[in-house]
Amino acid sequence: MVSGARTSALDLASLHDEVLRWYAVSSRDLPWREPSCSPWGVLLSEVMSQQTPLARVEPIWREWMARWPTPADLARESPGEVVRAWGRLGYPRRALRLHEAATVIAQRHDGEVPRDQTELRALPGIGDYTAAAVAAFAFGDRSVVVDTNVRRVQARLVTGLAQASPAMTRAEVALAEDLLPDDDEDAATWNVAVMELGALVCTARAPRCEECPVSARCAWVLGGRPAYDGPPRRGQKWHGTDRQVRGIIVQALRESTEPVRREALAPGRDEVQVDRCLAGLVEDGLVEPVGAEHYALPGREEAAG
DNA sequence: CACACGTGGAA
DNA sequence: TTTCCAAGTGT
Repeated sequence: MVSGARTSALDLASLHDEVLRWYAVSSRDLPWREPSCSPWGVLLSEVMSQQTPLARVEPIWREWMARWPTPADLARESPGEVVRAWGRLGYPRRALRLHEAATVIAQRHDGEVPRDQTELRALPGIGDYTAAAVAAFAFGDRSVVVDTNVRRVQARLVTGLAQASPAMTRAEVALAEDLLPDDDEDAATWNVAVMELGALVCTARAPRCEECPVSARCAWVLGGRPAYDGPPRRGQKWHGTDRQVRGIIVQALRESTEPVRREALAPGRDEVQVDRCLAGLVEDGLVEPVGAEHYALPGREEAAG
């Protein structure tokens, strides 16, 4: 229960001590880490940060917190305006789901972000990671937060591999559980500290092992930093894909306050592809047809899924 | 389980 | 220029 076979070779107490000490002096001053930040602010930061570098998140997060300081404020907004304010953070469906989540919070949770992980997990756009992260960072709960940073740190420090496997495994969650400090307060800090270590020191491309507080006990370093030899990651295509065309269309609509003619949405692109993307975007609720050949971001009457 | 889903900065 | 990849989620 306390320390499984996976971590038997580690001195957990001093491992915790060194990482928490490092975090205390090396962590970034992010606005959603301020003690005064509301659970809503934490939730917003987590969703915005999904697959998106924090440097790009911070300015948008500040705008949103000033404009919609509570879930009820966002819920009152039209989904199209929310997608517009999302700007170029990417994956705009996240903005839509945030709007839906805010609506659920306003209607079913009395306007308060739930602190129960199961209830958080039930909100649209909130998966295992985000539910655990909000529970830990907004409410100080003892939860197991496993993101890409944690997976990479664990792969190197404990397993001795250069990278984590492409898909998350049960073993990784179990390992994260084993590594969690017994003290609840330390556990909450540990979660964010390991993430921060992965983001600043134990990075994917060029890890700064000289700056790492635990490199002396890192299985990967001890093993001579062997190269990754697992299955290759599926590289994401971009040029010419539907994803690119969808991005072009939504960007055109974000920049226009009025409905846009279909031909003006993605000039020069294959019409079949544009129609397919448009149908998908309408299906997703990100775009709304206006009349016979115009399109716009969704208004207050939300398009039926 | 594999794949779709945006975007931009760094190597 | 191309490739990698960043606090993942939904199907």
